Amino acid sequence: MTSKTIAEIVRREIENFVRERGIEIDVPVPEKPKNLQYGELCSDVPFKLSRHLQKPPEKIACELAERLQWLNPEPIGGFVNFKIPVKVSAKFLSRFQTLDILCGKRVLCEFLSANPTGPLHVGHGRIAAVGNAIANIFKFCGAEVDREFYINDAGEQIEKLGMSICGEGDQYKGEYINEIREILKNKAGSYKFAEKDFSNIGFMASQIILEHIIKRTIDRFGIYFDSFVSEREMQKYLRESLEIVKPYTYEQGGALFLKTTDFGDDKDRVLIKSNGDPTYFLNDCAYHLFKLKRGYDILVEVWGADHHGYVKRIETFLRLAKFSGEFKVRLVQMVNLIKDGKPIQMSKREGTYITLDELIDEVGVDAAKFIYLTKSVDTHLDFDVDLAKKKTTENPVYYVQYTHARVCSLFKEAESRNLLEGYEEWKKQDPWSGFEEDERKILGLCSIFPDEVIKAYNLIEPSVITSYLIDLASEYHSFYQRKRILVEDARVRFSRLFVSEVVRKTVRSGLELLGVSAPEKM
RNA sequence: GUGCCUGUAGUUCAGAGGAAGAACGCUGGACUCCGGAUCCAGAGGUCGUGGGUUCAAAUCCCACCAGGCACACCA
Repeated sequence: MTSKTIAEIVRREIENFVRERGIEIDVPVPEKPKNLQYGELCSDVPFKLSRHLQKPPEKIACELAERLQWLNPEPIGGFVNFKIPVKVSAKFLSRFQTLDILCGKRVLCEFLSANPTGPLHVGHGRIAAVGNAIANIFKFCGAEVDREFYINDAGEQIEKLGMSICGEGDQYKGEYINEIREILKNKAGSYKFAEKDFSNIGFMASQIILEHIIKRTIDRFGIYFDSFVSEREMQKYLRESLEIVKPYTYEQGGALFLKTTDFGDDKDRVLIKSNGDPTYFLNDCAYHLFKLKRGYDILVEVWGADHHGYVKRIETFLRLAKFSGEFKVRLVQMVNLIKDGKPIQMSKREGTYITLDELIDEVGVDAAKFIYLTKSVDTHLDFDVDLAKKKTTENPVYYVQYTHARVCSLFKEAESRNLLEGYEEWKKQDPWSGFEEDERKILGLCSIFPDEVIKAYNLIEPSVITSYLIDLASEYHSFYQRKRILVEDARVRFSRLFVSEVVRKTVRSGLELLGVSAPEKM
């Protein structure tokens, strides 16, 4: 039932090779070499065995190569490079949809969770794109994934929003504040402005912002959530949360503290303020209790980097609540907008920020997502607005999408010229010979796609997929330029069409993981 | 001051201890052809600095330098 990836199968063979020599070391999964001229997979274990075996790595590499003849190995120094033969890669080419390494696991992926006090800005866009891709990657690995948005619709910020709506404060600025004020004023009878019930007005405003601004942008950005959970509704878990943490709390100055320092935090944290209100932290404990109650095996959190101090606190609560599953937090670094060569100072309160909607207007959904996912999550992202506006066609997303469109168009052309006749039969008969080196190379690269997804999962890093797709697109464009595909000789034609078809499917699967469309025409 | 992230080509960045890479920009080229949104070639590097671990360090550890973020009875 388990279907192993090609790299995992090779790893096991290498492991056997190592064990037979009586050595117990971790055998890493062979990887895609940085430079593709070395092949599609590469192992460096001969280096690691050298000391144990008292032999030069070169010699061990030759022995290992001998053992793995079926993979067309090339020992070079202490490396063994593999140029995967077509016969081998063919067995792995159909696995573009799912893996089973997380089979049976239930995963909750919480991301975005933007405050419902204003429109989404470009920083949110990055978290949305990353969270969405991470959820897709977990799903690809076989997990059952739920995507969740936590609505921070309680607390002081809502009251401040209410004040801004009433024109009493200047916490939140921007055109949308005026628009919401008009909407609420027209809803006669639902409340009275005169009473200055800021918290109620703010809550109503937050609902409008969520429904009519945030959700609309989310839809437009091509992202969906299985559930939206309201902070207010977590009240019902407050008492139970408090029971869980009770043994580790103390009172001081009328407030209730949790001894998070016992769990590695640098100071104790307040659960209940001296005025009796719960803190955001306590509400969040309640929210996480609600997560636990739903029986997930893995909790994935995609948060902005400004929440990093918060990880320890939630970890503490989960430990006290005896959560036995995995808790994975991925912190997404900030986005700096660059305009006229200078960073733009963004402030939600001043209303001086670029919204995600504006960005989408400028560069489009696909380009925006792709740019967000090109950089590693740990890197501060400089998003050059001018560059994105002016030079959209130079964006790498088009480079990758073009591969897909090109193959689609190629097949249309082949069909219209009646050059596909016999292709399906050929695929069933003897398709694994007669491929040339550059065709073999591309098929080999496609066959390790699932291994790249596993790498992206292990690192929780969608940019692994982005880089892979750019590499693959580059190989195919280069191939396309060198070799004419719709040639007279049917056998040659079919093998080249087959390579093209496999590339198309792989690119499509990869783009799907990133949430980017794979157009048939551009 | 403390914690987290970052420092690689002119610029933006990939590089899970092993073989220095891409894109953009620059220079010069490519089929009367299946989509030129493509391809090929060239120039361009003390991997922030200094130590340490290792057969092997851009990668791990320590110190320093620089930038960003966070350090609330805000969320």
